[in-house]
Amino acid sequence: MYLTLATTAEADDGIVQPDFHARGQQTHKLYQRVQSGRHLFLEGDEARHVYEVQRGILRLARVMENGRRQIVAFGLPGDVVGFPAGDLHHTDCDAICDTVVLAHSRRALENSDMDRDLHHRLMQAALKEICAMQDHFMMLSSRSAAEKIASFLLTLADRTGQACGPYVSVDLAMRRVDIADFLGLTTETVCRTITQFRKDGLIALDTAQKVIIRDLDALRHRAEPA
Amino acid sequence: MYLTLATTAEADDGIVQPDFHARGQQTHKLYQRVQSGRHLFLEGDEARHVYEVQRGILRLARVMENGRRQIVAFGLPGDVVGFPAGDLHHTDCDAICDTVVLAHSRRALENSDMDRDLHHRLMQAALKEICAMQDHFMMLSSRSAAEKIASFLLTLADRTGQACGPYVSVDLAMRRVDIADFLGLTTETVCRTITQFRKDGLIALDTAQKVIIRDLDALRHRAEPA
DNA sequence: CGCATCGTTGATCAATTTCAATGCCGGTGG
DNA sequence: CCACCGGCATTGAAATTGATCAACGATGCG
Repeated sequence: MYLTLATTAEADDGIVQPDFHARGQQTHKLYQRVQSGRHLFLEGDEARHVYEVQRGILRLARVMENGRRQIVAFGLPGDVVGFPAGDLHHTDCDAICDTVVLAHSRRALENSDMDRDLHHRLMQAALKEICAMQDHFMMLSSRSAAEKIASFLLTLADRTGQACGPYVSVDLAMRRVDIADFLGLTTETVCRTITQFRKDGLIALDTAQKVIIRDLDALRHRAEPA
Repeated sequence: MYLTLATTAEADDGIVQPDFHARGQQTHKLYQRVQSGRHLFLEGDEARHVYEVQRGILRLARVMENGRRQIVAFGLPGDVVGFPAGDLHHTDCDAICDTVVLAHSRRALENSDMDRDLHHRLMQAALKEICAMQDHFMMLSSRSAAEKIASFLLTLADRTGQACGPYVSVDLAMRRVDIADFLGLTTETVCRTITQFRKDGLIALDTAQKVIIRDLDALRHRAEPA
């Protein structure tokens, strides 16, 4: 169905960079390359690490037996993903483009003994994640497709947008079907809505993956109910 | 719109029970009654505590300027709610029935010095919360209303259901509009779907708030896409 | 008893899903 | 070099679903 020939990232060449904490306690920072399509972990895997995204984008998804999929989050640079519940991961995680993560031992999250700063930072990241998921709820609960897509584009622009003359350029690295599964829509509806935004002059598409936001205010207006 | 004459719980008679931790460090456990309709905190309030639900049900909601509301979570007994992002609460929280919470200082969450066990327990609760929100996503992303409601009833049955002869009895303490705002539906659709389940013999309604699940397997089947 | 709030049901309508076809592009192999 | 193929994106037309608007019933409370 959405099968991306997933091979594990374990096979990748990880860049190990042992690092010594200020207090002199050794922590292991494992920089890891994840090629596009490779997965970092799958639902049910034992959670050994949490991952701080450095570059690229991760995709966190839950898949039901019947094949339906919900994108739980996109892991953008700066995000920490892979928070465990119990000992296991509860989502699949793969890279939608070449990605670099910094792997932190799960113990660093659960135990403050090793590295107090890191522990605190990871915990704050978990709390931020809760807040981000609440934002995601607001997007999902929007009644209309246009509101969802507009909100999504704005969030993405805010997180990863590049100034582009007077406009903002956004890289839509994820596939349409990913956006659809993130927002609870179908691929077709995502396409049509984006097309409509284009026809209305709110955005321009260079390629399908390259969006130029031409009228930020108008787009913000579309993100709100009529 | 959904104005429940909200008066603050601060006015309530809290039951203060100072408690001494095993290690001899003093922690303050503040048992607090929250009457139905009273709020514990509002979005934007400074987050001083996180709350462990002992009895009753809390309602966590985000409200947009335009009045639309998303129920972010229901706080059932055993849940910890009110995880802050930054220094502030990012949801409103009120009780949908008389509720008792145990308030923990936010410092207990962020700092392990005071009480290591408590700190760890609260952090695990935050991680569990992330997982629960992912479950909520699956519910929201269901394409059909029947799937959402069936999933919701099953989750509630799992958390709070009472064996009732061969059946399971569930207390739907929340209003229909709460369920609707939780699942991204309208009140009318919630009603109609529940009625349909009743007509199909999956459930029986004693009162509007009292559901008897008569055919658990059939209900599970409805929670999946056709 | 009357009012207010909540729950239920009905009819209509707009929106999205669904099904189907076509276009687009990069990669691959002859 | 070019034709073909596969995956993804886009567009069209039809069908379905849930939202909306409206009315009515039930329940609890002063």
